[in-house]
Amino acid sequence: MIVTENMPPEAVAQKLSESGLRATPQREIVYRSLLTKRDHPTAEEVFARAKAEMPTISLATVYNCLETLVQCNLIRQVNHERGPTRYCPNLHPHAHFRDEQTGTMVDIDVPADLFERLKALLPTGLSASSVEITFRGKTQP
Amino acid sequence: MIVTENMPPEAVAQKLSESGLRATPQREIVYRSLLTKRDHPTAEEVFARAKAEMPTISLATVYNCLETLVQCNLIRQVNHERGPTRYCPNLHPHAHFRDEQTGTMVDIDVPADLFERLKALLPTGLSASSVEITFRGKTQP
DNA sequence: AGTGAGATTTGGAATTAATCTAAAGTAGTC
DNA sequence: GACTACTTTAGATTAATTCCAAATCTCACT
Ligand SMILES: [Mn+2]
Ligand SMILES: [Mn+2]
Ligand SMILES: [Zn+2]
Ligand SMILES: [Zn+2]
Repeated sequence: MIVTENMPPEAVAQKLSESGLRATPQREIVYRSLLTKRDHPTAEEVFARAKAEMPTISLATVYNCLETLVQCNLIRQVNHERGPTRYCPNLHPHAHFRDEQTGTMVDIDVPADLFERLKALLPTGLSASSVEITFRGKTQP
Repeated sequence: MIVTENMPPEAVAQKLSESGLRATPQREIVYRSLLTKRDHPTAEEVFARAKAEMPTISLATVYNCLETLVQCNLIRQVNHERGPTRYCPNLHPHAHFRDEQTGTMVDIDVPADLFERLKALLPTGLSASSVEITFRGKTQP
């Protein structure tokens, strides 16, 4: 099964158990916190959102859940320079634009053929399993 | 002056003083350590190389010198996921390929028109000052 | 329903890369 | 030769993340 769309909330349980993992409340809350506000929150920001729904959740658990969801291909990690890792539930191949002033990060659609052209730049002997494209700049005032 | 080529070693002193900075032995050694072996070393690796030439140099100084050289546009920082920052003396616009097994990073030339096509993907209101392209994958065995 | 095995969560300690701090060293200027 | 600003240095500190070991939970099986 090739994932082409964000999981509907109820499919998360299935995707997890496909990987032999349990659909715990913590994992579902963490995943929903990414879906409901599709910015690219850091683990700390996810922690804050998750605590609103489950005040007893711990930061370690948020890190564990995020890692689990990444492993199951339900979400992606996004890094920019040395900033804290951010998390993205958009599974389409896409690029990121980061506003230098605010630090906010938005998705940029990239046509598949552009990804192909990029991969075609690699000399023989190198094969890419992924390509990351990140823009840095400013948003119109 | 638009920088299009790596500085020849003697031009570094000039570029530094243009910025009102001194061309110290530490700064020149750090810069040369990037030129002589054009992998993309981490600060720790630069430190090791620099110590071979100047056993008294400190890690803090290596960090300071690298930051200074970045500020002067003599070198670039390159990040990949959460790994330590790497440094690159290649000032041409280019992409990076990182071998997942070994962690080594090599430069990939990217034609200017591809960078242009990428920038053209941005919706109006967003303007990019830089674009980063990073491939992750494996090198033929 | 009760038990046991394994998975999961949790708080706190540990790690790592990088930055900060403040003292000591250097170099160009008067 | 003293003044000054710049630079280097060792060590302390920070920030994000990972590790750890104990507590909790879940599920399968009796
Ligand atoms: Mn979609
Ligand atoms: Mn060249
Ligand atoms: Zn995204
Ligand atoms: Zn490079």
